Amino acid sequence: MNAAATALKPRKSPVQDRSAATVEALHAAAIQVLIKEGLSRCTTTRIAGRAGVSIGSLYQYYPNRDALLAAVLKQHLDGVADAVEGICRQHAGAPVSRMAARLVSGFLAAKLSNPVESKALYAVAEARGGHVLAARMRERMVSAVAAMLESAPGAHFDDPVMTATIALNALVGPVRTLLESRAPQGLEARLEGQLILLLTAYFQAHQTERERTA
Amino acid sequence: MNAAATALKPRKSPVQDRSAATVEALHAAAIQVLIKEGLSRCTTTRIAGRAGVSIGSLYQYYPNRDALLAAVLKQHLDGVADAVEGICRQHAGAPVSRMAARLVSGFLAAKLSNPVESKALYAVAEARGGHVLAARMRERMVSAVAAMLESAPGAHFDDPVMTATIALNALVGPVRTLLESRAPQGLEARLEGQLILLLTAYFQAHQTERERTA
Amino acid sequence: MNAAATALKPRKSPVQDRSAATVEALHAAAIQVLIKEGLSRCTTTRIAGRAGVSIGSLYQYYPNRDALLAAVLKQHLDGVADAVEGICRQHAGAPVSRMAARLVSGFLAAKLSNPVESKALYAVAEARGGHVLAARMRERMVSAVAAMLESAPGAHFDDPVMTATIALNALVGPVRTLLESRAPQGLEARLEGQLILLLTAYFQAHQTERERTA
Amino acid sequence: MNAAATALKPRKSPVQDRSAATVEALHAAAIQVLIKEGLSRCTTTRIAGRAGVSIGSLYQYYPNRDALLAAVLKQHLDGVADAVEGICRQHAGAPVSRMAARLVSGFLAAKLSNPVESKALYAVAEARGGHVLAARMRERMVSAVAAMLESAPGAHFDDPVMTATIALNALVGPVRTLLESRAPQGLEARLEGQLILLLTAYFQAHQTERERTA
DNA sequence: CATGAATGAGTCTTCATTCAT
DNA sequence: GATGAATGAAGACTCATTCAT
Repeated sequence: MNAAATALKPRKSPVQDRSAATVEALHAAAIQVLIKEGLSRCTTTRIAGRAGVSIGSLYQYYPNRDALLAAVLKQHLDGVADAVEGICRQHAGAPVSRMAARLVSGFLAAKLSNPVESKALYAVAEARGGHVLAARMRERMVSAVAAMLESAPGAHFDDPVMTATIALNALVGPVRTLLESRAPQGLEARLEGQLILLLTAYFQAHQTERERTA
Repeated sequence: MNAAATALKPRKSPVQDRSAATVEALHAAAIQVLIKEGLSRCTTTRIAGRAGVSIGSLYQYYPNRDALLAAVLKQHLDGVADAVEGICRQHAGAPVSRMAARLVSGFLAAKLSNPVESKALYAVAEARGGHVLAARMRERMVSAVAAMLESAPGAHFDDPVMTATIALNALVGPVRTLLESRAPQGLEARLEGQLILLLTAYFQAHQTERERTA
Repeated sequence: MNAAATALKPRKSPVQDRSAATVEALHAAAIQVLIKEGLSRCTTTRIAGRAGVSIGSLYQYYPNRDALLAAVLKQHLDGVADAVEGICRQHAGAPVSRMAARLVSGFLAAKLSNPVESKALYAVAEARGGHVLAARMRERMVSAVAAMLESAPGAHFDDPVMTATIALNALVGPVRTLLESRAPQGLEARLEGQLILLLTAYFQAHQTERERTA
Repeated sequence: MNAAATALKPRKSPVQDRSAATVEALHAAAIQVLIKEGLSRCTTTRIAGRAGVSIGSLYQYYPNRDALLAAVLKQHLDGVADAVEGICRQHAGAPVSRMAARLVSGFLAAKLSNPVESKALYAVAEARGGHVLAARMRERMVSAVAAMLESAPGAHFDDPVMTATIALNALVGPVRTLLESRAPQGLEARLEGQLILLLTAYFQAHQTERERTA
């Protein structure tokens, strides 16, 4: 593990009970401050203050501000990736149209379950440490989706990883726009349907001839 | 125009040549500093220094740092939106497959012509002023694409704005991932083809029955 | 004993074995941290950590950080002073040239036996408590050397304390420069001979007429 | 010039008049704070405060606290080295006894002209950047003294640099002890005479046979 | 108009020390 | 006695912005 990676690791794991509480409070506070004040005003002082914890305690658990934000982001991204992986596992062998539908609705559900948090974390993902985490999560999800695609009956994907990458990122764009909520009104309502349509069409373009004419 | 909006407007128009040159130098310098140092170290002092201009002069042209960054972002986004609008105008009445192909290649060309700049500006777009500009640009492009779609022969779009929104944002995701260059190797090479496939499939899913069976 | 002096005393005497071991571990750890990190980063946390002792325990034995460092310094200085005193006792009545030679080699041996430690402790000696300790040790050594000088046959010292002070401090300067290791290459090798020459010449300048012409 | 060296260089040279005043005020303030509070309490805030200057201004001229202290130390050391060099130049060709006398009195005059400042700066010299400066100054002085020694009539020095190093450092020790003023009372009064005796004896130990018996 | 010196609020971070468990 | 979580004062340093020259 190189120095840069180490710098973002949490400093110590809570062994006593109150430690765990402190860490939890810090996480929650970080998200709240992020939402309320934005990344640039999401300072260690404010986070500690809102968590009802001294600034020193914050630094007992995280070596620096970025490490704390990275931890928060990681938690969020892990949740999303877990959801996607679960879906992919469940729908191995399903027809591509079902795959598309479940993938879309699962991803949306994960991202939109706490839209304010999701939105706020985009800023964190843009910071130096964030890119790495986001990339890592995308890798996990791409692998899962690619594996699912390969199991699809009547479809052949020359390069399932590529297809999965495109499909996943094609979801990310619209969702992000929606969350940043400058989206045209009504987008949310019909988003799911349209994204299912998008992915279904994309996946079916890979179907074998026999399947397509059936 | 409210106060917030006013605050981001450049202070005076470059009526004189010298002014125009200074503004241009500041823009270029801002991008360079942004690329080299990142948003948080992209300070007014550094920008002015690299532009060969005094700090005082910088503030002659922009009321504050955010206004300068917003102007730089706007320039970039306008370029992309112009490109997309041009393409949409040129391909009115074309078959949807051609529309998809041209839209993708035009958007990619605009974004990837200077990938380092494009990438660096994502950070600016994430800042408070940036969202507004990005949303405005997306609106322009969505309108253009929607108009183009409506002119497509043999296809009917119930809600062309929605379709355009989805299509455009479906491009944005993969391109962003590519630019943030945590993309799997080989993505770039095959990206264009895959995105054309994606949009073509999506657009064709809206074709009228007659066209589809033809 | 005034308050300041009290503050630097160890808190309790190591009557039990465990205590003695802990104190010893703390001393050793303090020196290691001092060497590795420098005085400003020689913190109580780090010392305790390296000693394998909890912070709380450290404060069982020392009322504050300075007291610990002072104890460490004192141990070192006592060692040097003991060595010098021993030599002075052994060479009472010897000719001044022998006194000079033994004094130099004894002092060098004491200081250079662990040069890294000696060097690191200069920083501690520079801190507020350190001056007092260093002065006290110098006094001890000066007394011993002065007594030795008075016993020299064929030499008369009007003010043996003064002579001893000069002689001792004349050793301290070159040794310090050597330890701070910015010394010109080759200094170390020939240092002992030169210092013996220096002190011998100085002592012999005090010889009685009879002895000198002999 | 490596990074470490750069880090201690002043940031910019004052071009306007008030700049020069600011820098001068900072130097003076640094010395005063150092004397009054000691190195560990000689903080940027306190220095700026005493200089009647904002903290920001301090950082316009020095990249960090150590650079400021290094500049102050350098000024002091340069003064001493200049004095010694001057003396060495003036007494080329003089008898070694005169060399010893002038060297001692010149060095003492330089160091004791502002004893409080001299004393306070020992702490700075102990800090990381200080060692380098002190070593550099010692080199300058050693070269000058060595050159002077080589010009002495009737004396031959096999290794004048070594002799100069020993001689100079033999002065440094007692002077330091005196300045740290834990020296036995009366030391100051008779110090000069004793140091002259010390160096004279040392230098004369190198005299050629003919000269010594003359 | 241009310049760049000065400002000082606001950041991050460290560390000696305490005290509940 | 031992532990280590919590504390918060204090330090170094940055940077947008102003304004006298």
